[in-house]
Amino acid sequence: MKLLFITDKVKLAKKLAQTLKEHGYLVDYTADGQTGLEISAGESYDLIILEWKMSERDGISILKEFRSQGFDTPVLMIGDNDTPQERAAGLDSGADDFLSQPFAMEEFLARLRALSRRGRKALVGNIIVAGGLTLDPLKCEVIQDNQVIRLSVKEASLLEILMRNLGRVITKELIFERVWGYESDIQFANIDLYIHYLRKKLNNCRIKTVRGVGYYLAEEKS
Amino acid sequence: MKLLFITDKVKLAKKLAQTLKEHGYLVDYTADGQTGLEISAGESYDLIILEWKMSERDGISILKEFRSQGFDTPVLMIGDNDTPQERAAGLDSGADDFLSQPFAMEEFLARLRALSRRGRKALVGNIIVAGGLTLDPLKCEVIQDNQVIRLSVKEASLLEILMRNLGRVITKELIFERVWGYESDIQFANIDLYIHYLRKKLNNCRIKTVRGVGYYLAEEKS
DNA sequence: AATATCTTTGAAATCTCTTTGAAAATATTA
DNA sequence: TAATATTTTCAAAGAGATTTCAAAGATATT
Repeated sequence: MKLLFITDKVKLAKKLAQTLKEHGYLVDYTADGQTGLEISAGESYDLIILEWKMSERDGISILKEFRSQGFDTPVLMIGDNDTPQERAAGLDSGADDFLSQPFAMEEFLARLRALSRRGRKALVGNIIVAGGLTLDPLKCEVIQDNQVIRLSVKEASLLEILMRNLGRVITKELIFERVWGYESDIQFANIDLYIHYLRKKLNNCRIKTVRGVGYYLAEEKS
Repeated sequence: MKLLFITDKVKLAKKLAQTLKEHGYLVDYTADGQTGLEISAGESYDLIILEWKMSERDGISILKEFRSQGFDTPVLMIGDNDTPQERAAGLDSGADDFLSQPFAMEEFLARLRALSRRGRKALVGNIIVAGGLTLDPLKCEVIQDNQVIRLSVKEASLLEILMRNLGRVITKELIFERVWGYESDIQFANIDLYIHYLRKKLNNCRIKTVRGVGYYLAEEKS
C-alpha cells in the first residue's frame, strides 16, 4: 500500500509517517503542496493524506486542481482546530474523509483502511492521456487517432509507465522493476523486445531510445 | 439519490429525514436493523445511514452481515458519545465513514456528498439496463431483443456485475469475491466457465475478455 | 575497426481461456 | 419418498495468445 503524505507540520509528519511505516505502508512525504501535486500526478498512490492548512498553498486548492485533472485517488484530509463548515468545504473540494486533530491513531488507521477498501473498487476506469495516446491500463487498450489498439498485459503496463512519465527518460532498471517485478529472473533484453512490440503496434510511435540508459515517450510537437 | 436510514432514535430520525428530503434525497426509514438489512438487500440504495448503537441489534453486526453478503453500498455510520476505538471498530466492520453526534448539518451533508461521489450507479429501481440488455437480478431474467432469457442465480449475479460496470474491466478477483464470496474455496476457473454459459445463452454477446485480467461488457457501438 | 547496445526475426515454452463431459449438489415434480 | 430436472462444480483436453529465449542483423560509440 503506497501512500503520499503532504503536510508542512514536520513534527506531525514524522510521528505519523513512523506509525504508518510500522503498519506496513510505503510512505512518501513532502512538505510542499505544489510538489505533492506533481509527484502524485507522476507516480500512482493508493492513498493521499493531505493537510488542510499549509503556509505555502492550502490543501483545498491543491485538491481542487488535483481532482480537476481527473485523478481519483482517495484523499484523507487532516485538519486542526477546524469548524464543521471548514470540514464541509474540505469534503466538497474532493476529499473522501476529513479527520480533525487531535485524533487517536487507532481511528486514523481505521479511516485509512476504510478509504483503501473503496479505493480498490475505484481502481477501474482510470484512463491516462499522454503523447497523443489514450490508454486504459486495465482494458489493455490504447486509442490512437480514434483507432482502438489491443495490447497484452505486459505491453500495457510498459506503455503506462512511459505515458505517466511523458518526456522523461525511464531507466531499464525501473521498467524492469515495474513491469516484471524486481524478483523476476527474466532476461533483461525482453524490455527491448516489448518496446519493439509497442512500436510495431502504434503508428509513427514516439518512443525514443536513450542508448545505455532507457526509453522515453516524446511529447507531441506543436 | 435514494437513501436508507436505519436508526431507532425516532427524534433524530425525523429531524434528519426532513432535512434530507429538503435537499432532494429520497429517504426510506426503518427503526429495526434486521428489517433494514432485508430492505437494503432487496432494493438498491445509493447510500445507507446506520445508527451505531441500537436496542434490538447493533449497527456493527448488521453491517458485517450486509458486507459479507457482498453488498458494497456506501455506509455512513452515526454514533453518539463514542470513543475513537468504537469509531475504529465501526469503520473496520465495513462503514465508509463515521460521524459522531452532535454534528453540524452542513458537515453531515458534505460527508454524504463525499460518499455518493464514490459509488455512482446507474440503475432504475431493481432493474439494470445496459449494453442492450435488461436484467432483473432477482427474477434471474434478462431481456434481449424482446426475448426473455432465463438465468441461474450465479449467471445472473455475474451478469449483474458486468452490466453495472458497463465498459469497465472487472478483475477476476473482484468477480470471484462478488459472485462466490470472499471465503469460498471454489476453483477460480469457474469464472471462465460461467462467462462461457452467459455467452452461450446470449446472442452475439458483447462480453469481452482481457487476458490475464478479467472481463467486461462492451458498450454498444453506434 | 572493434565493441557494445539496440532492433528484428523466428520459434519454443508457457500460460490463460474456451470448450466439453461428467460427477456432485440442489431444487422440483410426481 | 422417489424420480427427475436443474444448477453448480471439477477435471481435462484443445485452442489460442502471450511470454520468453536465442540468434542474427543494424546502429551508435569509442
